[in-house]
Amino acid sequence: MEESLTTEQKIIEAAEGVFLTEGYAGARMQQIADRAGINKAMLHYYFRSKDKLFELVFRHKMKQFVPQIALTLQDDQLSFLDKLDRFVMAYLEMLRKNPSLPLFILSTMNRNPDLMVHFKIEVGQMVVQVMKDEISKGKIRPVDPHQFMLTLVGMCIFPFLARPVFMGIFNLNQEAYAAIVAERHLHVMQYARAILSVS
Amino acid sequence: MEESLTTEQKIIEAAEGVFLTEGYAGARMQQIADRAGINKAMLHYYFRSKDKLFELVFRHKMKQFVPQIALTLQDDQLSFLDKLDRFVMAYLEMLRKNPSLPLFILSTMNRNPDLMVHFKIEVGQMVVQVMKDEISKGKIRPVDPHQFMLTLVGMCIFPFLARPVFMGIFNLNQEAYAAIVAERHLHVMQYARAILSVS
DNA sequence: GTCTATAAGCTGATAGAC
DNA sequence: GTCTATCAGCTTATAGAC
Repeated sequence: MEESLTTEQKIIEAAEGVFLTEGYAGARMQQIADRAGINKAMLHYYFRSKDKLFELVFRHKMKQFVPQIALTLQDDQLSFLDKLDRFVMAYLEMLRKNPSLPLFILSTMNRNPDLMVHFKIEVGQMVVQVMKDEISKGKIRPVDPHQFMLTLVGMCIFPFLARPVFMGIFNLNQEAYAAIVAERHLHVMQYARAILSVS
Repeated sequence: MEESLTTEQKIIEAAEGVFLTEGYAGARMQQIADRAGINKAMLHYYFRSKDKLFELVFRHKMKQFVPQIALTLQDDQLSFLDKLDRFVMAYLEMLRKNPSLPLFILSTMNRNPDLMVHFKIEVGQMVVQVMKDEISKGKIRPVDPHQFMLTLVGMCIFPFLARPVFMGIFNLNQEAYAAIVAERHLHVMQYARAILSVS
């Protein structure tokens, strides 16, 4: 196993780790440098400032957070519920690998909503259109697409936001909470079917 | 209209405003002092340190966040769904008045999970017990209380966490998003009925 | 490219006059 | 109790040797 990462890559990985857990205000350039195994001055040599480095990390993580998988709701011949099933599965799996991603994105966006203008996102309008089409074809029950998506995506994300609070309130240990997250997929789809299925 | 607040009260109000929107790391003692209309030195005269002041604010906000209204799930003769309805209504109303409360609590708890031990919370165990009783009596369908509460509470909280991101993704303006929040209660209860109602 | 040394500014906290 | 002045330490960023 060789050390094949370039200095630039090592910095970005370290910066992601620190910014994700500490946020912009809580992060320290020294901490990032230590984690990358290099000197503090190198950070500025490669990325000029803390702001620039943060922006780079944020853009990357934002792309990861906004589920591009949702684009697959359009094509192929699966039923809408089956497409949702595939989407929820993939999104939950991504979140399990990046448990601190949601809080990082939502915190950053709340403290700086203007950042949103930099992201041209068409996935939202597309999903709304697909749902309206399905409704007009009578394939799913008539529901407000915004409310539905807010709930569906929220059901996936919320367990990763509320982890410490829920562990405290319900007196759960690590394993018990991991089990809840592991079974989350079933409950999300139970919601989707209950709300969308035509009788 | 007289200026009847004591200096201590003015500081606490100012500190709440600043800590809630900026978080601990992002908050500045100078900012709190300005907002309270007093001097920076006064903050330390009254509360010794930033840590102490933050801890005071956090304890207060934590009590607000953990829905003590849930305790009303025990008493009186309303059906479980009617009690839930009352709970969801009250909790959503509180959140509308304190829209930045969820992100503040969840951010703080994620970056310092140990804080949870200071809060003796029995509301979680109580809710689980009440649901188990209702299930065994055949009043509601058998569901995992943890999954159900995670969804129910998440449905209330999530719109306040994801506001800027969702406004961006679905291209919504302030009014449109406010309308979604205003109608949220209906969709939360639609979920509860769909999952719990015995057929 | 990588390092050490250091500048420049900010931040929490204190001292001391009134 | 409230203020001004100031300290000590930290944090980002740069200068300059190698």
